[in-house]
Amino acid sequence: MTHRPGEELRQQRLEKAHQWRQAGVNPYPYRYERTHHTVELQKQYHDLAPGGEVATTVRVAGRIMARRVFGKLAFFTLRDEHGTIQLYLEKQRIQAGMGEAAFEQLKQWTDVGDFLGAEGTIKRTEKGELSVYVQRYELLTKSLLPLPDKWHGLTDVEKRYRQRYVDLIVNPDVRDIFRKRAKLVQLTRRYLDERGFLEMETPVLQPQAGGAEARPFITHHNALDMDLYLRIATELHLKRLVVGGFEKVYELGRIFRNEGVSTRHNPEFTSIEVYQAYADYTDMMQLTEDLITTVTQELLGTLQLTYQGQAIDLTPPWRRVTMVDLVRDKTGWDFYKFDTLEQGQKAAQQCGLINADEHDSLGRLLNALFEEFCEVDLVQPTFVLDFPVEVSPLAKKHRTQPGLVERFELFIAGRELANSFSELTDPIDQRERFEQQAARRAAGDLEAHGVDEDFLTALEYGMPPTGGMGLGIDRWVMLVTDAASIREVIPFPLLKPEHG
RNA sequence: GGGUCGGUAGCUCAGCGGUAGAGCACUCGGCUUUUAACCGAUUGGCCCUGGGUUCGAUCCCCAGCCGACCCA
Repeated sequence: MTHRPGEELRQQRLEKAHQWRQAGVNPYPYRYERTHHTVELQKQYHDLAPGGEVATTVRVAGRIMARRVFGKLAFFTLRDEHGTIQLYLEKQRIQAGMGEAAFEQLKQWTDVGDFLGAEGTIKRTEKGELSVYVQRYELLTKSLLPLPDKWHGLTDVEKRYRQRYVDLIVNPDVRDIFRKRAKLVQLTRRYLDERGFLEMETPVLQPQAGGAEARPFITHHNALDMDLYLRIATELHLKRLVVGGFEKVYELGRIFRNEGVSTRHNPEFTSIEVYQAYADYTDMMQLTEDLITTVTQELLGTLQLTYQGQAIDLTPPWRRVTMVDLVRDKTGWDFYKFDTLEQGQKAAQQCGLINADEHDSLGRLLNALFEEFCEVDLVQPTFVLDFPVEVSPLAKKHRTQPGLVERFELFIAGRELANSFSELTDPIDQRERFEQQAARRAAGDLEAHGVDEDFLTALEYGMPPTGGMGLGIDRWVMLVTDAASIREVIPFPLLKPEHG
């Protein structure tokens, strides 16, 4: 009956659980009253000298991470969420506290991986290890499966993601990443809350997905018998709230995009979008810079980062440069210089842009040249300003530059981290933009917007001038944790099922 | 989607056309100052899946599955 690999090891532990039961001990009890976390004890008795003892009784609980067992003495390393402490388990003392069988049961029927509660006094051993000198213990959970090698740990990336719980048990760095992630999200919320922004929750399930250029996931509502889309952005609903009179709103939440997986893309990821009435994209630049530097400083205590071996300095103010200037300086291709699309295509081709003739406007050419040649250079934080109108259907036209919109993207470490506009508030202009998108969609562009009539209606009631900004939380976490892959900062990244 | 690399014991990894290997873990014995405890003895395998080539395939070939990285 052992088709499962490792079944023998599991059976041994099942047998031990059985033995506990036979001895009248429930191997899965209900609670344990502890008096201290291990870090508290480590801190409190930091100065206790080797050999020193303190008579105070303490109770700790955690997972057994190592066992060093002798004939009449054992040392366990017990770990709770933030630290470890050694259990000093002496036969004589445990027998005195619990009875004749207790020490042998502990030796025979516990394993690395089990949860244990222990009560005892404090003692620093001769070798200098702070320990709980145990009088009584309680098995809190019998673990049935063996943990990975205590020295090499779990390194197989596939197993780490598939069984993240094991990864977390064994690899402390992984726990740190998710602590930092939680803290970053918390600090971000606090930053915005303190400045009067209201956190909103808009629909995930939508009859029509909009607010970004991306393919949505489709799902189905049975009772209503209708297809619904998972949101690809929170933008259009947050703007409806601005129409409704909320002047500062944000939403921090999950977004779903039906696209490939890579070190920078997971089909579901977390974004934050912020909207502020009576503001434009220059205000949003200020906000973005201040938000990121404030939170990062609080999180890491510094603005000097190392990301994948490159030094990154987040000290403000950050560089601001237009897309037109970047492309001209890098490639010589000057957006303002061309009279016809053909001229632009030919010049772009000469700059080395492949398939230049597939881009059907000077604006899209500009964007393509930027993405192809300029993004990778933007290691230090850089606001890239003023995007072509063709690739920015939700942004207000630039107040002075024809063909462009008031939009920026923030780049750090060669990657887009944030995206922001002076939001388009003119309903007639917005309708035209949607219709241009719809035409592209009809021509086969699956990432193009449809026309969102209800959003247009909202704009017709009137939306104040508004600045909006969206920021990729996962990429920000990658940056502050020096993670090479987005999967490292997502607890349970999407993987295909193991067998077909 | 294309390319490269990988999948062997619970974990980390060797191996090679001819009975499947190590370290750690596990099990058993010994041990009251260990912290990768130690000493001794064992146990543990659909070598990712399916086809082929071959007297014989974990190994070579083909196809697939899953993953990593790079590219689009």
